[in-house]
Amino acid sequence: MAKTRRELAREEVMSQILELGREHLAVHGAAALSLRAVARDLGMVSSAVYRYVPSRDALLTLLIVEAYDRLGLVVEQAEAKVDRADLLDRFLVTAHTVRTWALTHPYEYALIYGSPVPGYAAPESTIGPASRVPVVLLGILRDCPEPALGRGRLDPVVHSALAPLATDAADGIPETLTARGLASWATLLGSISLEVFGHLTNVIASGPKARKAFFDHQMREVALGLGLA
Amino acid sequence: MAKTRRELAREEVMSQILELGREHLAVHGAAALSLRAVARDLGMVSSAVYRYVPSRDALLTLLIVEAYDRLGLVVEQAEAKVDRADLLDRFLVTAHTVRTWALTHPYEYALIYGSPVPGYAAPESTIGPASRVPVVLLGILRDCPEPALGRGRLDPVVHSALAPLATDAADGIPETLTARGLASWATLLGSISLEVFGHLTNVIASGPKARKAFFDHQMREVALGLGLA
DNA sequence: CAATATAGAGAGCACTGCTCTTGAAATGCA
DNA sequence: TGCATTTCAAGAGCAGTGCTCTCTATATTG
Repeated sequence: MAKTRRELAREEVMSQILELGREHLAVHGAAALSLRAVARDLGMVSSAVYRYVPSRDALLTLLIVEAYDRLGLVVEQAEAKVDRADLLDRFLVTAHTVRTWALTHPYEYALIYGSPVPGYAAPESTIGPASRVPVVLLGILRDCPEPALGRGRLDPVVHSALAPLATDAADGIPETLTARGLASWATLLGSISLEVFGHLTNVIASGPKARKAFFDHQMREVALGLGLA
Repeated sequence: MAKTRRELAREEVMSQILELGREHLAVHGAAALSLRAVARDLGMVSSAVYRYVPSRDALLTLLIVEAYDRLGLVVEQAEAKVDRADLLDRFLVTAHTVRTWALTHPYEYALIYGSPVPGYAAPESTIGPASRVPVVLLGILRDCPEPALGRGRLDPVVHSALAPLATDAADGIPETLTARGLASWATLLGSISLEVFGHLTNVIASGPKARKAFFDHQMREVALGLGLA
């Protein structure tokens, strides 16, 4: 599989484009991401980068995938280090890892969990990376010893609404628990979004310690509702 | 208080700018909101609108305030119609009203609860309108007959983290309940954001009926956790 | 070596936010 | 009422954007 000199150069330039794009995104935000600016930083003329990336939105999509993957990776690694039997800690570590990543990469977080980009249409390529964190959470639920919670039945309409998840990624998990897991995911993202997007001003004390302690408290309550204790 | 002809004209033009801005926002999204475009629709040259609005971001801020106010109004009106003693229904009506508004005004919703606009710094003028919905929710909590939940004590760090809210808008509500209320708010916004921003694909069946039923189920569980039953 | 495919440069179009200047109209004051 | 002042809208212009097209130098392939 000898790569020609041109192919190597192409890969090199491509990864530079992604790297510079990620930097611009991290520093100035998605709205300010300019193909011409990355071209300048690359020492290229703007029209040349169109040989590599078909449009600005396409570059943004690549960066979305990258963001999902980076977040997914750090979460997977952090959660894997926890004792498998300690369900509570597995959940808390997962939650805190997502939050910490969001606070240190606010623009990347906004890109994937905030408002979708204007001409957005989440392409196939994002669904895999996007589900890495949810998969970790479902893994925790799967290890639950099926307590009191597991036995209930869902309303038929709710049951069939949940079918796509229940028959796929959440296979083998009691559906009442799956539903609660989804609510927990909403609480997790909602809490982080409130904080990252500035909706906790005059609500929660602004110090990092206070913010973290409050988030921890919220997540412990969520874990309690999930039966992880 | 006789208004001069010029003052009247100014108010008229100003409200037209807001109206057209809101339309553009609703149709094409915040990223596509262009001062020049609203100037065109207004039959004006672009530089003329700068007599009324200092910048594009300023117009966006005005639209943010308007969006908060419109959402706040419909929620207040809907919740006010419910029997005061029926706490569960007051909560459910509030939640569903927010969700319905978000689904029918996705760009406005994204503007206020999605990623903040690039050069954003929530000005004083937004904090009042932004708190209308939370105030409605706190009103429901305030009418709770203080069940088992109300008596607990919070960890000191969590207690002081919660101080800004607890000593102001949530005055008179047991702090454990206030904390859970905030988590409920996060779940509410998180669930709606997941749906509006397209994160429920392949998770919850895509029909409006299924989506609504699932949201209703989630909110009933939240209400249960809040002790509204 | 010759034919082809590709990378990059350059010019150009239509659009954006925003500033500055210029002429016209409405206003306040004597 | 008549005049000075304030305000409005228009026009031109600057710097930036996404994107397309053409052209040349180079790398690859037959």
